[in-house]
Amino acid sequence: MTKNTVVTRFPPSPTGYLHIGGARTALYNWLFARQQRGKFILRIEDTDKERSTSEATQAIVESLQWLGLDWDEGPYYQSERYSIYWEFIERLLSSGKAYYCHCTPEQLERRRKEAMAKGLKPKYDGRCRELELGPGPRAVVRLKSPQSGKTQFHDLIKGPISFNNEELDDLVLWRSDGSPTYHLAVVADDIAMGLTHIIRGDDHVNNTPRQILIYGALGEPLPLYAHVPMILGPDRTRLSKRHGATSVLAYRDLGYLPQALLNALARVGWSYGDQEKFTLSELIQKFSLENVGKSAGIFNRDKLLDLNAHYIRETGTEELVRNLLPFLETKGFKNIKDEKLRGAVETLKPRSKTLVEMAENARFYFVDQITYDPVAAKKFLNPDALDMLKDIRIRLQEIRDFTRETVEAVFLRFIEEKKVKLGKIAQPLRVALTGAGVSPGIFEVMEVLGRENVLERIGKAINYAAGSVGSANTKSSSS
RNA sequence: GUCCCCAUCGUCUAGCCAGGUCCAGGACACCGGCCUUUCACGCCGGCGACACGAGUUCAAAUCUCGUUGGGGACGCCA
Repeated sequence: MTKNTVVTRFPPSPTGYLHIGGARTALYNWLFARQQRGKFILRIEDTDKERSTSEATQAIVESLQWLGLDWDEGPYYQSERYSIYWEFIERLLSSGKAYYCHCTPEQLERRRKEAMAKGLKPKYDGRCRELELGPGPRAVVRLKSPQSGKTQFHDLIKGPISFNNEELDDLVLWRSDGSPTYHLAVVADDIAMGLTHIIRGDDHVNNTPRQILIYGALGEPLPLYAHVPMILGPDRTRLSKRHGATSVLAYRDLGYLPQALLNALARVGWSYGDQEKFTLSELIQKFSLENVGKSAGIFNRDKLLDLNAHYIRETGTEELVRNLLPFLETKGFKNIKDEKLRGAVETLKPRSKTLVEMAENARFYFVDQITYDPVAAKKFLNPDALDMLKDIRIRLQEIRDFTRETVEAVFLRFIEEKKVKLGKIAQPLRVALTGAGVSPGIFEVMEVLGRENVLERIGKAINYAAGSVGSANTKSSSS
């Protein structure tokens, strides 16, 4: 591998599920690595023992896998790499770029509050900086950072960004409990793993100068930075549980296709002219940091829904059936014949926005007893329709090869003879066969249902219509 | 409070770097219409934005400054 090879990473901290903001960051890193034929690394930043859980790690991994964002290395766990980080601390300590500090958290907290009260920036006052203290039971290691001058960098997305070093304080690198802090671990790993591009949320821009200072103290070359604007909730605040479905897995369970989520996520913050729909390979081909915008965005759920409907229409029937199966199972539909399943999916494809919706709308195909929608039944399964239903049933009975085409032919002849519009017979039949006034095309429905089932359901509808002559009660049989 | 970042339709955005071709284009949503066996798809049309104020210029959505608004960061969290 040459030294020009691009290396990116996604470094979640396993303190919760993967939300769409994190997923987009992962996506951008992944896209960039794939496009540049580089490496994409997954690294779990679990240095916070208190809050890290293996469940969260699992959820994150599962989310990435579902999305199809595969990694070339990892997952690395920072909790297993403390010896590496300590080596970096030793380098810093021996070169005088870091020092031991004996201030307690309580003291620091008090000073922070005092500073805030005075309207000052709440930062460490550097009181142990020149004391040359040694290790101690409650000691931490701090970076001795410059107290004047500027730290600046050129962000690939935001352009030049500069901070006065007075704003920065001597951050803790090593905790009193013997663990590294985020800043140290990130820099150490990014160096050790050969990162070339740091693509992350712009909530990290304030961290960047601190990390640059660590690189400087270590004498290591800097990676390139690209800070992606955040995805905000509809109320324009940081994404959180309050905003409803934000986790990747939630979208999976809601019946979204990974491709739809990926497409939608890619387009928040990034654009390629007026193009809205992208296949995965187009995304890899066309993605660029240059076309990532600077301002925060809100995730547009309506757009995701539209995209999902689009990808459902585009996806091959076989694949769609596979994806739909779990949703059918949760509704209690199992062991359905392949052919019927395929047929059903085929008819539902152009009119389903999610897999959940598709499974729901497929119900009438698979239940033994359909339920009549009261309004539709009252409107169409009435005495007016009775004769037509009887007539058409007889005609359908005579078809040997029961297909969409043969069925349609029967109907065309029927309306011609009776001089009625197709809707006149189609609607009662729709209710008879599906229970509702809304459904896929009635001929395709009949083909999928099959001759026997069709005749049976029409028979029941005839009885129902006949029975409703005197009373308008809409008894419904359960499924 | 201090620092950093951002600012085009309700939302995602194109245009901005290289000022005129923009009384600002696309997408989603919404509203009409067409197609039609219902629904959906599809097609056609409509609604709808350059945050504000100065400056530079023959000319500013585009460049500069300021104001306002929003977000983020200020931890022995990441």
